[in-house]
Amino acid sequence: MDNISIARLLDETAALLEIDSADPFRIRSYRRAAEAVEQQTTQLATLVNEPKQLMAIPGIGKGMAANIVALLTTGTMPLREELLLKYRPSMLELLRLPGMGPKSVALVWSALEVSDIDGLEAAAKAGQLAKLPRMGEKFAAKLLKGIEDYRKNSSRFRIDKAQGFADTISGMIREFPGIEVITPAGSLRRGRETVGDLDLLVTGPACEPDVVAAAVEHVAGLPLIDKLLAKGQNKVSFTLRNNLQVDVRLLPRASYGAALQYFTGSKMHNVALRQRAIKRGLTLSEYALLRLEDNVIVAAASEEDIYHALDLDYIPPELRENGGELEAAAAHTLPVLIELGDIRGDLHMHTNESDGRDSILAMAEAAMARGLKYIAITDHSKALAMTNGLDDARARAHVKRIREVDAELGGKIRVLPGIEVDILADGSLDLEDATLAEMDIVVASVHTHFNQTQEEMTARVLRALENPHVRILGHPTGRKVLSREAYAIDIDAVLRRAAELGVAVEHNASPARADLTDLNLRLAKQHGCRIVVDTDAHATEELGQMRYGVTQLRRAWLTKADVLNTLESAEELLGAMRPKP
DNA sequence: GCCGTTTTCGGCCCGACTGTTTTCAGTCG
Repeated sequence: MDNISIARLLDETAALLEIDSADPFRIRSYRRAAEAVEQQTTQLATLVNEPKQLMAIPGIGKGMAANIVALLTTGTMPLREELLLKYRPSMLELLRLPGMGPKSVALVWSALEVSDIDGLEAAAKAGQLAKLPRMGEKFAAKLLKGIEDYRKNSSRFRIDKAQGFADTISGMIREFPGIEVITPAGSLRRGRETVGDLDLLVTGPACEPDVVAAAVEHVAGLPLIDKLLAKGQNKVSFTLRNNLQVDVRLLPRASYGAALQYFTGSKMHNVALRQRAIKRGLTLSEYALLRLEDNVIVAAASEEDIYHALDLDYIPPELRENGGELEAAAAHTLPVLIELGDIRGDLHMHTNESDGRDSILAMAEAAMARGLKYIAITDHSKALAMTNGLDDARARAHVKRIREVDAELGGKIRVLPGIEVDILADGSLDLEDATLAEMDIVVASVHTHFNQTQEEMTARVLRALENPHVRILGHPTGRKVLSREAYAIDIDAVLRRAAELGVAVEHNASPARADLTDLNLRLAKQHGCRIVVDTDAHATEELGQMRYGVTQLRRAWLTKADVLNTLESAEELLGAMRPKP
């Protein structure tokens, strides 16, 4: 059983405990343990005989370690089995409906024996819900709408899409006079790969308490609103036609930092931060950090003030997952995270010679405009016929043209000849070694899965790594971000071998194609892998996706020194890569 | 169920909004 599955079972147990009205703090322990397990880079399955190491994980004590061992050895645990005798697994899905919390789920179960969505829908339509305490006509109507939406679309949005909506909505809000700053908070600011809903924080003179009502009305009247969900004194919630929920909060400037900190989260980071505040005789809310004894404001206007007042270094949003960042900030050992401006080159892109849209020169000029000092042109090889992939002869001719463009540019930017070569089912490559020898950058990628098992896929990649011409392993897992598909490859084994051989591992910056998670990246660093981040651009504007890739590197706690394509020049880079045979 | 510069017991984060209410519980973030 992998860590994700363990975390899910612990989280489900927490939900069942909630329905069972268990001790809230016990519930929180299960939630916290689930989060901690999900963040581990080592598979807990390897620690089944090392309970001490399990208990070294913050949030996991004696009882939880026993639960995890039970899950790993039997596939379930006593408490979970006990709860499943009383309740139904389908009730967990009810919790995902808006307005349905654990108390309501328990109520419809005890009063109406309703345990799933179909049953709940029937009960609401039959008017049975309205008879229950604290549930009226309005609640039932809202619930039916919620069920409809849930069935239609219950997915999250990719970060680049969410960013686009944030930009559009921000532009419309900014039209109101007296609005100065709009910041997306929440998981978008933390740089998660996907975003569940959008939190926009707004401030400026129009957001001061005595005048804010007019600005609230402006937001509530935005033309792109599909359904208005809530409108309060300084908050407006609505959904767009695509069902993306947007929460807009208008805040006075004096408390903007506290609000930004609060709404950026994550939830677990905030809980830990507040506990720290209380230990210091302070209390932290979305309005301010206050001294408990006399309610004097200690910090509120900026996030930096708040962290410093809690004896912490400033913590970048990408690290705020309660994954050790508070301890590091207290000890002044937070890493100096890599930034977009540190990236000097992009080593994976396509041109119109295969399935790209633009020419070698156009890609080079666009890269130059973005301040890059070197790029590699890596078009597809012949096995990918649908991409017009190159055979040996075309690949050699392409190298010549790339070198000509490189010479034409006179050193303003270096353009390195390369290829994205396909790893065939048996692990061999689909071009001759003599062709690969002419390339500076050989990216080897798996593009088709056939019907191979994980063992076969892993063996295939491991064999490809042994080819001495391979310098970069391209999108190693083939993972799809939104569907969170299981890995087809034993990523731990692959990263280990790549590190031994000096093959760099690619993190694909494109949100659509990203295949290493932040956890994979942490694992790569642990194993001592050389890491490159590149865009896999198929058109000039896709070079801009580098920012999303860098965000993922930051979430993995990586620094400039951890990433190969921060090296200043093409010569330095090639010198740091696996030597050519 | 976890945790400890208040350490083996007694704590454990904060506030707004909604719908159903006549003062509040439940949900959400």
